Amino acid sequence: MLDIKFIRENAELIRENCKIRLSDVDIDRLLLLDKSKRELEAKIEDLRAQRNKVSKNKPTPEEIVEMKQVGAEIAEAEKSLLPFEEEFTALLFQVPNLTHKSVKVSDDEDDNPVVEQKYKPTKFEFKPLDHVQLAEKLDLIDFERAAKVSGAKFYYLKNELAVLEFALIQYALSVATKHGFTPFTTPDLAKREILACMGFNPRGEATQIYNIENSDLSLIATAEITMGGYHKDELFKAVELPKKYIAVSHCFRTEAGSYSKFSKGTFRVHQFTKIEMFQYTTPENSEKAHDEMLVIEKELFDGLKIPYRVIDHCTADLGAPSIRTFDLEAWMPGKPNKDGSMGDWAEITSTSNCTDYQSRALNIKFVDDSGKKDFVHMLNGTAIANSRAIIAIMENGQQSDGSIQIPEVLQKYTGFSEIRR
RNA sequence: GGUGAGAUGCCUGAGUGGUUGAAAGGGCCGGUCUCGAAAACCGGUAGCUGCGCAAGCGGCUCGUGGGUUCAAAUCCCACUCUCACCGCCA
Repeated sequence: MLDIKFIRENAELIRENCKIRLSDVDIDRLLLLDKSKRELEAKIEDLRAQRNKVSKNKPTPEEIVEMKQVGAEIAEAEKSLLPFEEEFTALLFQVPNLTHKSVKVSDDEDDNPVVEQKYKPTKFEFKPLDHVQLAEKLDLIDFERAAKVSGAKFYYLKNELAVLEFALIQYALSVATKHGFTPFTTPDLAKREILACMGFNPRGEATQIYNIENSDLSLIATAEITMGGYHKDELFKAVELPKKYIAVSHCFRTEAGSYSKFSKGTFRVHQFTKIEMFQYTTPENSEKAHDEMLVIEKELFDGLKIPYRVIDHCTADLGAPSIRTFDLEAWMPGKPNKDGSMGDWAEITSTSNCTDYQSRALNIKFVDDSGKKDFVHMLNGTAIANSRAIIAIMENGQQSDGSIQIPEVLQKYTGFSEIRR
């Protein structure tokens, strides 16, 4: 969330920012609630001060009667404050983060500038198959039985592909560790409160979040949630930063309202395994950290020899907590292009700088040498999302004889160099 | 899942209704002493927040949320977490 003081003092800027990010939060309403809330709070504080002063020493019977009255007034004022607070908080959490000055302003969520493309789409001497066809021929994924057991958009990986999942984890961990990231596995469930602080809305119609019935827990949509909550209510010394983490978790998404989007095979599923980078930095270093994570993402996919390009999210496509997001889009030969031909670029990783948007809600600060405190910056970046990485590996690695070539960097973890029947 | 004990400031730990936002010790910071250091001694040492240029004045915070009361760290209720033992289990 943003600082209400900042919103108050920069209302015009905030309104403009909401507009370019296609957010319809009612800032005027928010400011009105803020004003009413503060007035009521001031009143309550005055009444409390009055009562505290009298009650500090043993009051006379007359004073007790008087304070009873004051107590009733306090209770009444507190009661009238409640609805303001509730609506205020709900609105405040909806206000999106500020926007990095380099981000393209656009109202079209597909209008994301390509900022780097050094690879060309994979060329085939034959008609390539998509990963679903490949999986079927080579007996690598079972969608049918997954549907029987768990429903649509679930899958079993089997044979070499099940092994590949673990190879990807080890590969991602080894590369990130080399860059100073500390490896983690995390809980796959987290408290709703943490999700909300991280900018995920567990409620609402279009929520991506699975909630656990009769509990305050949700299935996490990404390890960003558990790694961001990790340092809740903590205070760092500036020299302790950055904290660089690489975390393995399962990710769960309802995919409510995503019917029109490309969803073949394992591209858009309810559950997948993801290895996620996360950083806590000082404000002055967050941009550098963001660049670093993008570099690592590129290194990972360079290593896998997957063609990719880098896009810079435009304002329409930016998630609320982020001021800037870069995606790696891998070439997927089996994904139909808009013009009807086969093969297209598709999102495979994503890295965001969320500045102090999450740390403010989670109360995560650092103190510098002069004793000054400030909120840390928090950033996340996909190392590898397995369900999508396997698509790219299968579709780009397929050979004319029907086999699939395994990227060399994975072979020491898989123990095999190709998948062949 | 059951039973019992517990949760207080940076740490240990006292505190069962009224100048207790909190004893004491430790740590840390400053000072005296010393060539310097240690020891000893003296002093200081919570966070968040509202108003204010400031000095300062207020509010909130003793696991969390409610309740009782003029007044709650202290009494009551619920929950969470920690520890021990039992049960179950990978």
